Amino acid sequence: MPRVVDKEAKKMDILHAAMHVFAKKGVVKTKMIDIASMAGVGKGTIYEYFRSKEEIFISAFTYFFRTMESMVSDALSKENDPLKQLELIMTISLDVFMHIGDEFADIMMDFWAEGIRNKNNVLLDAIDLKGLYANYRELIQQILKKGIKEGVFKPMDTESAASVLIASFDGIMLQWIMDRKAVDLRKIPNVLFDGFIEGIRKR
Amino acid sequence: MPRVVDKEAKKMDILHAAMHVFAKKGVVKTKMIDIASMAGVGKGTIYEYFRSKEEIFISAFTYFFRTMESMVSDALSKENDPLKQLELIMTISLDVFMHIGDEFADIMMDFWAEGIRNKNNVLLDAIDLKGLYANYRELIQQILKKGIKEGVFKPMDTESAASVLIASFDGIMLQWIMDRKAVDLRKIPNVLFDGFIEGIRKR
Amino acid sequence: MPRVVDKEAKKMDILHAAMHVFAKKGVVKTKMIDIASMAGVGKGTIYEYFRSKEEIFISAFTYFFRTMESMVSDALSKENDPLKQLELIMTISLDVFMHIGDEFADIMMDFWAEGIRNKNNVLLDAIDLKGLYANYRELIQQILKKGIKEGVFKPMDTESAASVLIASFDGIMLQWIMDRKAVDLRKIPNVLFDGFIEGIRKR
Amino acid sequence: MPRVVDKEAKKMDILHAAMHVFAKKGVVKTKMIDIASMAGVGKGTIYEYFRSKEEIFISAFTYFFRTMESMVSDALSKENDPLKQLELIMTISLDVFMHIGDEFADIMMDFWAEGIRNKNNVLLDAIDLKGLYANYRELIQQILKKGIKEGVFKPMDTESAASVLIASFDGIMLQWIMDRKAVDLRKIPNVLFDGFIEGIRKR
DNA sequence: TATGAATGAGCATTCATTCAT
DNA sequence: TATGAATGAATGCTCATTCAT
Repeated sequence: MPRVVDKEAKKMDILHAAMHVFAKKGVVKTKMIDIASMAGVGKGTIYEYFRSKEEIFISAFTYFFRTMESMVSDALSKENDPLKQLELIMTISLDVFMHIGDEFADIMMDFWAEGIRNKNNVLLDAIDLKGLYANYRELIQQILKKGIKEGVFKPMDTESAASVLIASFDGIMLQWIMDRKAVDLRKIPNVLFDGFIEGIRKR
Repeated sequence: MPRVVDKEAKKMDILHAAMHVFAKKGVVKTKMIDIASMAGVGKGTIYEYFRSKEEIFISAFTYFFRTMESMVSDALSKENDPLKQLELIMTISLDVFMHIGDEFADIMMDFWAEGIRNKNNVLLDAIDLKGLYANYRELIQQILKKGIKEGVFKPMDTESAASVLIASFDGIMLQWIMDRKAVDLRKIPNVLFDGFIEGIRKR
Repeated sequence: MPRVVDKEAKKMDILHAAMHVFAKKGVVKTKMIDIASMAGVGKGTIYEYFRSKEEIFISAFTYFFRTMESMVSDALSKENDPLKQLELIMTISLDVFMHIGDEFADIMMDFWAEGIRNKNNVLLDAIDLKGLYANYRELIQQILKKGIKEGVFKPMDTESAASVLIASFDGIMLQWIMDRKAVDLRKIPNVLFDGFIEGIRKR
Repeated sequence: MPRVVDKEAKKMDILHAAMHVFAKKGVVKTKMIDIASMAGVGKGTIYEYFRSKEEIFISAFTYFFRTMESMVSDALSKENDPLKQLELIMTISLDVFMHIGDEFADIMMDFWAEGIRNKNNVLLDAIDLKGLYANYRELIQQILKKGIKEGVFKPMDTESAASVLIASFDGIMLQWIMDRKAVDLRKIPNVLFDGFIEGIRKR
């Protein structure tokens, strides 16, 4: 079925083109014609592959987070030490961001913004940012609980701690997106560990 | 002899109405007529007080951050212990957020999004999110440095640590905005302290 | 009745202010607030003296042509020679134009444009440009006929000749309005006489 | 594979529709929807062919004067006698006007009005009425000078005379536009000649 | 009487989507 | 299947006019 492969490939081409333009101009300011030009197809052609601009956005959103999720879980499965797992999550997520960095990071804002705006929108449950974060928190909570059971971590409110860990990461991304020079992403994992894991208080 | 009006007060009324609608629908999807309805005035009246929709947005942005900044610096000036100061910043910022909470917090996403999207826009330097964050990082860095000098904190990369502290806070807000039930804001200060200050690693 | 005089005077003040602004910006681009500012009164005050912007325009129009008409007929009544009368009409009209010149001449375009646009508009018969010109042609035709009877002018199609004489004048004004430097208005009466009256053909 | 259209032809269709409406209602009062209706297309379609209402106006303006200019210069090139050339210019210009007459003549007022209103507007130099008239005056001046050299015309101030000749024509048009019945355009060339060329004074 | 605050009809323009070819 | 010509709903903003004071 070579035709099917072709269709799928072209759809991905358009999706990638869309993500490029989304990242550069923001979702709202991106026009269908921009996406068409970037993809090197006609305006009408896009509608052979996507029902609407919104569907393109949702696809981009989903694609982005699926990629990140699968990379993280792949890496985690090869490691058993809770401390190392925590470190892995941070390192890999940062890697993904730095890799797609100057290209796609800005799009995160629109993902967040739309995800939040749609948080009560049942129709757009394709953008289930809430659920995605719940999963992510659950994953980290499991690691923390395991670490506590194994005596690696102190007893703690694992739910809140998971939130804070994810928060640290998201917040760092936020600052980096705002001002690339303000944050040195390569230093962050160390700081998070020397800080969060060991504590910054002297004793 | 014409109608006597407190123009300043009415401007604030319209601004608050605008913030309500911005928070509910997002800045882009908010129409001037929505703001007018919410403020209980005619469409044209808005333009007696603001030059454009963009000016309303910038005013909202400025109003929001000025309020937060002044509350934080007021509180800090009454406290000298670096550890306490750090705690104060977190507590007060959280308070502000919880206070304006269900009302205005959602608007943060648009502030972030617009601030970021305009990061290279000289004309919109009224929205200097980059600068605001730089100030904020500097403030926290000073506290950390003072704490290190006073022997309260371990030596550390204060710049990155400041970023991470702010990040934790912003990231928590992000999760809370997405899903009010997912994060219990009242627990966060403790977790941040038991975590970040003391470290989560058992020893 | 001093109040009546006051009202009338203020109405004229506003009318003059309006004509100034009309001349400078064109009727369509002139805003009521511009007229109010120029007249040094409040926006609402204008409506105490004029029913609408349109009424101001019609008043300006009428005022302008009444002034010109009365000046011309005053002058004509003191002269009996058809040749001199023709010359007088040209000279006086030019004088009026040069006098109000840089100030009001541009407004002629709007008078013409609106007068023409309203040529089939029964309601706006206040702007009876058609009638004004018919009168004007009639006046000149009488002079020509008198001149023919007195043997000063050749026999001719006086109706068309009257049109052409008025046309020469209007057309010159048109060019002068377009480009002040392109036409030397002081030379025109001579040229019109050395030309039109005597003919440009050598013999 | 999309709809095949002669874009140039359709653009002219829209332009002609626009000129019709401009002529009937005046440029300012003409709405884009009026043009669209007259052209039998959707409002948006106009913007596929013209960038703005202003561009349509400029196109109409240019189209109109280009047509007239080329007709005049075509005719002149076939004639060498200055007297005949002068007559030709009048006759042809009148022909053009009578031809487009009831249809488009009214639009001249807006051409004049806009051309004048924009006389200091650098951006709208597409509407260089001043320049157009300068060219026209120059053309006629050359004919007059040639006529004088050849002994056909008396010595005269050729510059002013050229102005007056053009003026006669424009002014006649003006009256005709105002009141079709007031001027018999077919008689005008004769009158202009029996008058302007030979002089109306008896001797 | 004088004022300017309030108003909303009106309009140029944009752009996602449709559909004839 | 691919295209872009055609479309009109949607919206920010202007400004003549009204009217409470």
